[in-house]
Amino acid sequence: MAQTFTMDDLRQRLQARQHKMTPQRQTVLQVFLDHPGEHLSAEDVHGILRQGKSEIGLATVYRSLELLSELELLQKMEFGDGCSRYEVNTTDPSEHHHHHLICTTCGAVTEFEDDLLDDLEADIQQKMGFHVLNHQVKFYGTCKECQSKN
Amino acid sequence: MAQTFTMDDLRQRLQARQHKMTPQRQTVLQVFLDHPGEHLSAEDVHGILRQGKSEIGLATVYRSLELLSELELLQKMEFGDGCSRYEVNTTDPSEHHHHHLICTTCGAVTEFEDDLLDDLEADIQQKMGFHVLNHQVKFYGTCKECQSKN
DNA sequence: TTTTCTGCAAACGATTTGCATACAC
DNA sequence: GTGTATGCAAATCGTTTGCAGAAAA
Repeated sequence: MAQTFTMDDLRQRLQARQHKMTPQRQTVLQVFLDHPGEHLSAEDVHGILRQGKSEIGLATVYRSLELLSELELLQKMEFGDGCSRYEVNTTDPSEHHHHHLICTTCGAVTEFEDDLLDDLEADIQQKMGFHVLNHQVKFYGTCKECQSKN
Repeated sequence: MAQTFTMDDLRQRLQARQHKMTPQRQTVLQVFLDHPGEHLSAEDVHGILRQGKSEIGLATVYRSLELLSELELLQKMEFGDGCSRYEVNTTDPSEHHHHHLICTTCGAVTEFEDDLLDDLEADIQQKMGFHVLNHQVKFYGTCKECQSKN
């Protein structure tokens, strides 16, 4: 089951670092809880919050995204479209290994679950003495839809 | 054996797209041939060329890097340090699968050869109907040296 | 009441672009 | 000659920062 974070997780992690719980930080996290599986940029989040009634400064969005990433509630990633994007850092270990399939024709980003990389990480540990904490895997190619259009 | 590109490959691929062979494009490619295994940014390339006798504008470096990537002589990548980096797109299939190990402590980027991903790509093709053309794999963690320092 | 946070606007750094000139073909 | 490429400087765009006022603890 996809299990995710609560505002209480946020509160606890903020306290542990002597940061304050603020409405802005809560609403930024909430945006991600409301948009599972999406890869939102700072501008995206800002736009979504503005469309709702929440007033928030863009700089605050940037600062919140960075903080939430440090608290490991979000994960930062780059898809090469010129801006950083974020997604909820799921707490479910079975979802740990989801990779991104990026269609170079239409730009769609979909996900793919896999656990093959556990072996690979063990291999890296053994051969290189490198301790893997996290990884990012991106496959570039052509999605089903774009293939059938040609 | 690591086999790489020649200036003749460059000439051919430029002609195929009705682009012109210029000294600037040659020297940019040459920088990468002279620095195998490095991940150079536009500023890096510009600096290296300036240190040699070659005068070249930074904008031209950017334009050349993009063109060389389109010609699949270079590969563009992001390591999250705020700028795009490039490396030679080796022609050797056995080197196709080299992943990047990024130490989050000292920032060192090393490489790791592997062919496990062939299976994974086949799996993606079959289950998702997504045709994989390329991939980028980054492992974040702590390198051997940084581990022993703690 | 003390410290951290927010919002704004200005600063920033990487990358792109417009345009006149120079060069490859 | 013709069309593409270059170099420069200005423009752009995502992101960061300084600072005064606002809010959490």
